[in-house]
Amino acid sequence: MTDAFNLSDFLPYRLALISERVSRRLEAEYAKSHGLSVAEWRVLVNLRHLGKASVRDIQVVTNLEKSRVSRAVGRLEAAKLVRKETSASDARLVEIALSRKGRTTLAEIIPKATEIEGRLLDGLSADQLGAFDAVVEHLHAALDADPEAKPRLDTTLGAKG
Amino acid sequence: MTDAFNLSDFLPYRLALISERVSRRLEAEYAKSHGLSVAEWRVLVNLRHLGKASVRDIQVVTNLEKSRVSRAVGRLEAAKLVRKETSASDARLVEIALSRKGRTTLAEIIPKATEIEGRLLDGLSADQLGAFDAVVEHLHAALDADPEAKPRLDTTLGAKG
DNA sequence: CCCCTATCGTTGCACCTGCAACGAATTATT
DNA sequence: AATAATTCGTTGCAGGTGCAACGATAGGGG
Repeated sequence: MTDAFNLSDFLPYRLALISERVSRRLEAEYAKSHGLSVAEWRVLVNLRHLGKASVRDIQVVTNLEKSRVSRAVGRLEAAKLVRKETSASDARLVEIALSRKGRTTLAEIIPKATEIEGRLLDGLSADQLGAFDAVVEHLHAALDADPEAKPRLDTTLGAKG
Repeated sequence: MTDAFNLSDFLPYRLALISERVSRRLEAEYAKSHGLSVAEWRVLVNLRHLGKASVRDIQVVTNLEKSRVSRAVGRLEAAKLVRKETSASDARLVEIALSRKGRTTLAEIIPKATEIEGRLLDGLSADQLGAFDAVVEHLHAALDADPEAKPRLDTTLGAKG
């Protein structure tokens, strides 16, 4: 067992490798054009649908640590891509919303991101994609069942279950 | 196009999510028992096969930045899990090798890692796994063909080929 | 033998991150 | 109404990372 262990075949390693590689390819795109990090990109994209959102809202949807969201929002605000103000109804909350500049920035980046994704997926059959999705979901399910694993926040399929 | 964009379905996001979740689960295991980071773990595992290796050797096999390897090795040396000495034949090179303690540490961790991986994969059919592998390889190939993407170092299938 | 170039590993720097602790604000309890 | 418990977002801190620059060493060409 121990002697046969090979990192190249090890699932966590393979996932990390392909994920990082894809991520870097994408980051090269929107970092170069607009200086965005992954965290900022995730926040920005989700704000499109959310309208006004709190840090907590964003945290759930983006699967990012709340301090990471807080700082990403801070940077986005400094870059004038989002506006941030304290909620009138609950002073603990912050209302974050896209600025016009943020919207135009997204309008530039999203097509590029979609195109890159398209190139990556080009040539894969529906069956392959379906199988891939099934495996990923299986992994998530296995982690959900593991008390040692951190729970996933947003399944986009109903948080309550 | 732009309006339909949904992060939850975006491949890079999904990859990052599952990869990070798996990675954290694993890290919880070997960080708790031996205080190892991902980088250190990768270095350690590869040293099992390499015997004596230089930083560059490790860099290729682990797909880690050379400074990251250098620092991981430094930490491993401080923890007495590896020995490090300058090569006699080429003073630029460093010869890194597992210590006895490093070997016993690996002997403890690898079974746990394998077990966790087993639980993650348990219940998946050979067909599903094959399809998954095919998709991952397809993604790598697509990135290989993309001049903007960073080349992959170790394919374990012949670097020159 | 000397210079020029390439390789190797380390390090300074700026940045990002996770975690825990914190203050402010709200809600629940009595 | 007063106090306790909870929620929200920020921040201090320690640590990891990528990148570029660097010193040291080795090899190649004249």
